[in-house]
Amino acid sequence: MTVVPVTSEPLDGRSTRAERLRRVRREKILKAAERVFGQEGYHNTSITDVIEAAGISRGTFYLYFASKDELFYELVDGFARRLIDSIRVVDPTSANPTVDMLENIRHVVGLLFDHRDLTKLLLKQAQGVDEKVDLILKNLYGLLHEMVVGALENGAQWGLTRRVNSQIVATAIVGCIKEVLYQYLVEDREDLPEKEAVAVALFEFGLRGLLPNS
Amino acid sequence: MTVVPVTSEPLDGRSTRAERLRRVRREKILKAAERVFGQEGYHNTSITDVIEAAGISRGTFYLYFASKDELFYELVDGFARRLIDSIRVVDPTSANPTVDMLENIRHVVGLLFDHRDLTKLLLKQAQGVDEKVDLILKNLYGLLHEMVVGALENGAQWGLTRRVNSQIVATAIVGCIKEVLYQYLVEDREDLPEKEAVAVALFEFGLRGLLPNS
Amino acid sequence: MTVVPVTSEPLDGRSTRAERLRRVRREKILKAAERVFGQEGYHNTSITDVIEAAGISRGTFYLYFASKDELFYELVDGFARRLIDSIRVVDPTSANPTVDMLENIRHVVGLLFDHRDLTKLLLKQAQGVDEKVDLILKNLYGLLHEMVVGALENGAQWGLTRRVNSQIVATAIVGCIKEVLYQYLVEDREDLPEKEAVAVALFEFGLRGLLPNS
Amino acid sequence: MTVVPVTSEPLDGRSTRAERLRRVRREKILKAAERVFGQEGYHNTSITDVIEAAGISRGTFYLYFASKDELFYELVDGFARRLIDSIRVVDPTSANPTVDMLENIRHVVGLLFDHRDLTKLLLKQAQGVDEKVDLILKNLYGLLHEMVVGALENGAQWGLTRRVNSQIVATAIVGCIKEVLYQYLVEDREDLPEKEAVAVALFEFGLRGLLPNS
DNA sequence: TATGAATGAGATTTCATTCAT
DNA sequence: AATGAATGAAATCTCATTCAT
Repeated sequence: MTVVPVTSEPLDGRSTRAERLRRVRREKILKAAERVFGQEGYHNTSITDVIEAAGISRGTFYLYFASKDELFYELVDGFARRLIDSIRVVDPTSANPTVDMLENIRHVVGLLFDHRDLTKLLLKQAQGVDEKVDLILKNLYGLLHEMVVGALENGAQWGLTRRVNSQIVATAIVGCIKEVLYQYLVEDREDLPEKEAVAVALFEFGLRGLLPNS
Repeated sequence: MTVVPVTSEPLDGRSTRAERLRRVRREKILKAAERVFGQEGYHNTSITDVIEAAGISRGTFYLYFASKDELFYELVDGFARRLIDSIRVVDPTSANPTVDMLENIRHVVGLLFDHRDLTKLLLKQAQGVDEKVDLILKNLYGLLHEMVVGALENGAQWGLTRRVNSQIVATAIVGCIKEVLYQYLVEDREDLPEKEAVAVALFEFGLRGLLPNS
Repeated sequence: MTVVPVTSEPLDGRSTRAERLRRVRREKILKAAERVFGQEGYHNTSITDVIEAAGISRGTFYLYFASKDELFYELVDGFARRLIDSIRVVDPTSANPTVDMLENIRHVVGLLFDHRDLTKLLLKQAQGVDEKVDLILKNLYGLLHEMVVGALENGAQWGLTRRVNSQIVATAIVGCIKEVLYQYLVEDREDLPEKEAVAVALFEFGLRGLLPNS
Repeated sequence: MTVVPVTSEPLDGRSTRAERLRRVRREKILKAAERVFGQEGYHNTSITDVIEAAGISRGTFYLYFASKDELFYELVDGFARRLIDSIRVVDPTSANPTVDMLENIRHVVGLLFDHRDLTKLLLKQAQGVDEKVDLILKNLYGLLHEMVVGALENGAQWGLTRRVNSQIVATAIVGCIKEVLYQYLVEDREDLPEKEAVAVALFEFGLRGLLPNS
C-alpha cells in the first residue's frame, strides 16, 4: 500500500513539482512561439504576438525567457537537438545499407514534416538573427554534412558508391533535402506528393543520377 | 548649313547627362546597400548603415529611393533580372547538349560569385521581408524550376536522361545548386574549391548519381 | 453561503477600476494636449511637447492614442460633443423666450471660457489639419447655424422678431459669437469685460441693432 | 525726337529694369503662393508646391525670399496694406453717412472676393504660423475694430445710432463680416447669394437688429 | 542669375524590456 | 509568481534650406 502524504509533499518533491510546472509553462510558450515565428518569421513577430498566442502576460514571458533572442535560440536549439538525435549512422556492413539510408531519410523527413513552421523558418529566415542561432545552424548543417561525407567515403570504400568529390557532393545532397523539404512544406499547395514519393524520388535521383540505365 | 557645337552636348544631351548622373548615384547607393544588406541582413541594417556605407546624407537617400523596402526591392529585382537574362535555354538537338548545360551552370555560377553578399542574402534571408520581394523570388525560383523540369522532360524524351519524377527531381537539383553556392559563398572559408571543380562535381553527381559504374 | 470579500471590489470591479484608471490617464493627456495645442497651435506642437506637458514617456503616449492626429481628433470631438450637449433649444411658447435665449448664450459662453485654449484653437487654427476634424467642425458650426436659422424663423413666425434673410443673418450671428469669444479669450489682455457684460451687449445688439430707439 | 540708346542703357536705367524684372518675378511667386497656400493651407503647403506653381526652381525661390515664413509674411502684409488702403473713413457729417458706410462694406467685400483663397487663409489658418504675421493680423483687425468703434461712437454722438458698449459691439460687427465672408467664400457651394444681398442683409441686421419695427 | 542635388535637424512611431503592484 | 502599464532607444521618413555648378 502506497502512502500519499496529504498535508504536504516532501521538500524535494515540492521543488520537483515546481520545476515541472515551470518546464510545462516554458514548453507552452515555446510551442506558441514556434507557431507564430513559423508563420510570420522572426522579425515580423513581436513579443506581443508570442504572448497572445501563448495566453500569458508580458511580464510572465520575461520570467521564463531572458529575451526574444533567447526564446528563438531555445526553439532552434531544442529542434536541432531532436533532429540530431533522430539521425542514426548507417552501418555499411549491415545487411541492407541502402535500406537503412532510406529509412534514415524517412525518419528525418517525418520529424521535419511534424514541425513544418519551424522547419521553414530554419531553412529560410533563421540566419543572421542571432549569433548563437547561427552557430547552432552551422553546427547542425555541419553535422549533417559530415555524416553525408562519411557515408559517401564509406560507401566508396566498400564499393557501394562511386568515388566523388565528397565535400561538394555532400553539400549538394544536403541542398537537395533542404529544398525538397521546403517546397513541400509550403502549405497552400494542393499538389503535394506523398512523403513516400518524395523520399523515393530523392533516393533514386541521388543514387542513379539522371543518365539512362546502360 | 547648321553648325553643331562640338564641345557642348546636343540639346537633349543635357537631360541625358543628368539622367546618367542620377543612375550612377543610384548605382552607388545600390552597391553600398548590397554590401551592408549582404553582411548584416535586411532587418539588422538601418538606413543609417546604408547611407554611411554610401557616403551620402539621410535626405539624399530619399531622393533616390522612396523607402527602405523599395531599395531592397530594386536590389533584388535588378539582380533577378540579370540572373534570368544570363540563363540560356539548352537546345537538346545541339551537338553537345551536355556541354551546353555545363556552360550554363558555369555562367550562372560566375554571376552569383560576383555578387556574393546579395546571393547569400537571397538564399537565406530575403523571404518574408516584403511581399513584392517574395513574389520576385517565387518567380525567379519558379522559372529556374520550370527550366530544369523542361530540361529533364526533354532529356527523357530524347533518351539523354532517365525518366524521373521531374517535379521532385527538379526541386532537388535547384536545391543542390542553392546549397553548394551558399556554402562556397561563405567568405571566411579558406578551403574553397575552384569554381571549376564545383561545377564539374555537381554535374557529375547530377548525371551519374552515386552508384558505381556498372 | 457565499462569502463576499468586503475590502476588495467585486469581480468585474477590477476591470472597471482599470478602465477608470485608463480613462483618468487619457484625460490627463488630453488636458495637457489641450494646453499645448491651444498655446502653440497644432502644427507647432510636437509629440515631445505633449508628453512633456503630460509628464509621460513617449511610449506611454502611444499606449493611449494611436497618433497625433487621433489625439487632436479626440480633443475636438469631445469638446464638440460637450458643446452640443450644452445647447438647449429655445421654446418660443415659453413664458420668456428671450430670457431663455440669453440663458443659452450664457451657458455656451461659460463652457467656452472654461476651455479657452481649445476654443481659440478651434476658432482660428483647427481647419485643414485633418479631414475628420474638419468634418466635426463643419457639423458643429452647421448645427449652430441651423439652430440660429430655426430661431430666426420661429421668432419671425411668432412675431417676436423681424423677418430677415435668415441664412445670412444666422451666419452673421454665429460670426458675432465667434469673434467676441475669440477676442475675449486672448489671455494677455487686462481689459476683459465680464462674461455678463459680453452676453448682455451681444444680446442687445442682436435684438435692437444700432439704430436709436424710435 | 527721342534718342534711344542702342548699344547700352544708362546705368540707372539698367538697374531700374533689373529691379522691375525682380519685382515682376517676386509678384509671380507671390501669386502662385497665394493660390497654393489658399488651397492647401500654410502647413500643408511645401516649398515644392510653391515653386511648382510658380514654375521656378528651388534655388531661385531663395533668391527672392529668405524663407517660407517670409514669403507668407509678405503675402499677408501686402494684402493687409491693400485692404487698409481700400477702407475710407466715413464722415458722419456727409450727406448720407449710411450710404457711405454701405459703400465701404461693398468696397471691402469686393476686394476680399477677388482674393478668395488668401482671405479664407487669413480668416481661418494664418494665426500661430509666424509672430510677424500674427502681429499684422492683430494690427489689421485692430484697425478694423478701431474704425468700427469710432463709427459707433461718432454715430452715437451724432444721434445716428444708439449708445452701445462700443468695444464689444465693434468686435461683434467685425465677427459678422468675417463669418459671412468666410461662408460665402467657400467655393463648392452652389447656393451662394449675390454679393449685393449679403451686403444689404448684413447692413439691415446691423442697424435694426432682430426686433420687429415698433 | 538660375539651378536642383544635397543636406541634416527634427518629426512621428515602434517595440523589446523593466518594474511597481 | 503573475501582471500589464510604463519606458526610451532607435527606426523611418520629411522638408526647409544651402551650395556647387
